[in-house]
Amino acid sequence: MNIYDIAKLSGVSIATVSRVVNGSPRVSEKTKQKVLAVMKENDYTPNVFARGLGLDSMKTVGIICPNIADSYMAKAVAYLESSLHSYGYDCILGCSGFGQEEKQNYVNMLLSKRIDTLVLVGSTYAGNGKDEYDTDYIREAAKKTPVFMINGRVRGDNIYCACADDYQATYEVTKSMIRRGRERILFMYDSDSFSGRQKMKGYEAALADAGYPIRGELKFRTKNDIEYTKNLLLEYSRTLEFDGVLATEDAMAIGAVKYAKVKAISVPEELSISGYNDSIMAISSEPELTSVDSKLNVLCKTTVDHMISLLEKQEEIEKNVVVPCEIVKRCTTDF
Amino acid sequence: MNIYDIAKLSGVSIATVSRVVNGSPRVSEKTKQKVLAVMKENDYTPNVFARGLGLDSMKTVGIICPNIADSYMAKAVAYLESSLHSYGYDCILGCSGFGQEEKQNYVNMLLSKRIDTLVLVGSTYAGNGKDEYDTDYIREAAKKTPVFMINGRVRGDNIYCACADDYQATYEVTKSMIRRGRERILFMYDSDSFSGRQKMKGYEAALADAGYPIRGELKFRTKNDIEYTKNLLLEYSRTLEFDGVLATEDAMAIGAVKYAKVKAISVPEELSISGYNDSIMAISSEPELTSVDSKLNVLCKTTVDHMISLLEKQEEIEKNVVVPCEIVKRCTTDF
DNA sequence: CTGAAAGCGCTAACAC
DNA sequence: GTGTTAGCGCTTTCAG
Repeated sequence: MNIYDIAKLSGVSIATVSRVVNGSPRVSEKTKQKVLAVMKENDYTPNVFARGLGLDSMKTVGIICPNIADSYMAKAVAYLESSLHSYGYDCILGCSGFGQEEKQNYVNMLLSKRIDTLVLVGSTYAGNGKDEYDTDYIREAAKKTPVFMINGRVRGDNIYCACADDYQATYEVTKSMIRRGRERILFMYDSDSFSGRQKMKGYEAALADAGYPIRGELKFRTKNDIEYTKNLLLEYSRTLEFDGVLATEDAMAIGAVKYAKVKAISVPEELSISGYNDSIMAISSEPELTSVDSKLNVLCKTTVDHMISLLEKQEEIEKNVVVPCEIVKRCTTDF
Repeated sequence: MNIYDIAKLSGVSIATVSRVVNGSPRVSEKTKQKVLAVMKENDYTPNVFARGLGLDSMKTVGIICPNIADSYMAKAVAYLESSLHSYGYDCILGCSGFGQEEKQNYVNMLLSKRIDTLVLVGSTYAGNGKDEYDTDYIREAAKKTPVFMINGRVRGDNIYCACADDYQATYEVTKSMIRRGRERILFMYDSDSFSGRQKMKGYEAALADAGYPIRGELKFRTKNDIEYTKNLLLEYSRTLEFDGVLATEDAMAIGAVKYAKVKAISVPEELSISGYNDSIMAISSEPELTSVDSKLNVLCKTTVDHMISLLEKQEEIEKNVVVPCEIVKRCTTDF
């Protein structure tokens, strides 16, 4: 059942059917109703390929994240999908993992699908900060379609970034721990991503402002994994002393809680622990964790709004948006 | 840059270029290399729309789930995407929510995108069991494209289902609690979905087999939410007595843990609690929860394998696959 | 092994 | 208001 069939059955030309389908005003009410009736009767759906061929657009946005099973990414994709859907856009999803080559492959693949725009979710796409070349593929992509980054910053034409103010967040959590008398705060991180670097800077700044030394051994590199973190802490516990833990992911913070449990260290009395992203883990834990809400919903909403302005109204939009985080205080840092 | 440009630059016809692109063997090695070189040089990508128009397929599968922010769905989508990607398929993702009308809309929308097949993730798409009409839209969709259900059962041509054996899982957890001397086991659930019904039947069967009565007041309807469940339990705690909790979602089980904490009931000594889906919550909690691993990865893997058999080899495939669950025992039921 | 040409279903410019 | 027609870029017979 195609446009020709509908035209024949309605006794009009395909042009008229096309007009009806696209809601053109230049059709008489009568013919319009007639065509609509025939369409409904025959359960007609326009062929998106044919349409796409002509318009070179399919109202589709490509979303790439490293791993949708991660609750942060999942939340982001949930927001993006639902709000894009309300604007009539579909989402093609790609989970690229963290490898440089895979990321590039995914970007190229989605680009070849003639997506209207590309969204990259997660700090990992912003490179490790050492090498500008790491992000060349994004600039390359941006020549073909606008690129939107969620929580990553990459410079270049046609690239738009929305980031949480991770610097400020870790600055404040650290300061708050210091205010409560913590002197050796462990900073737990797992990558050199853009946001990872911001978080570390915030931590360092707060220490510096308080006149505390920045100790290399308190920068604790681990994985975003409960068990791994717990075991690593246990392993280092003979030599490493700390009375506060600033985790850059909730799972690491939970690892610290589990560690404390094994060592019979009371949280938060003897050890303050704060998490990040305010995930379900933070409230599943006992005690419940203070955690940074990185305002992902705001980031995503802003991104989609900007995207629509750009795509449909050709408006100028901000290149870099920064959204403040909210520190959700539970018992583990304040007591 | 289209096929004509490449043809011209290579000094061949578009047919030859097309053959090269599609890996046809009827091209001389020499021309093939020539064309390949020109393609690479000009960074040529075939237009998917034009190709789709002719072939009426875009190697794309539609995935619908109620909410990708839910960790169970997210995990499923992660598995599906990665394994479909390895077969060269892309994923269009839709998050439909739980409303009947939204579900139908999403299905129709994806169908109109000429997806090669549709995957429905989650028990909610199997209806509430009362009304066959609820699932008519799925049978309707199946007339146009094969439909695969993850953890839901719907009868009909061209519909293929893969389910976890939830009945057996709750049967065994219940039995295990009974064996440990629990006499009043609270069954917590939140919906009349297909899997919800299976779970309840397993619970009832285990009670019956042990010669215990099935008490209506121990079938506790709540929401898949920690705080809500905790508060509901507190509210009913004056009248409701129980020494075991069989939750059909991890969040409910965590709610029970939080409730026990408020009431100073020791877990698992005084109260056994088991969760479901073996999510990150189960191990974030203190104590860590026994939980049912519903083998989502196996479900998804099987589904994709079958899908490929059907789509690419036209093979007959099983209509209903049932995968046994694994009960991951932690301290909360065994002690 | 290669080329010419007929669609695939739709949109939009152009006539009437 | 409505119809005619020329593409959009590719695949696929059918000839050679």
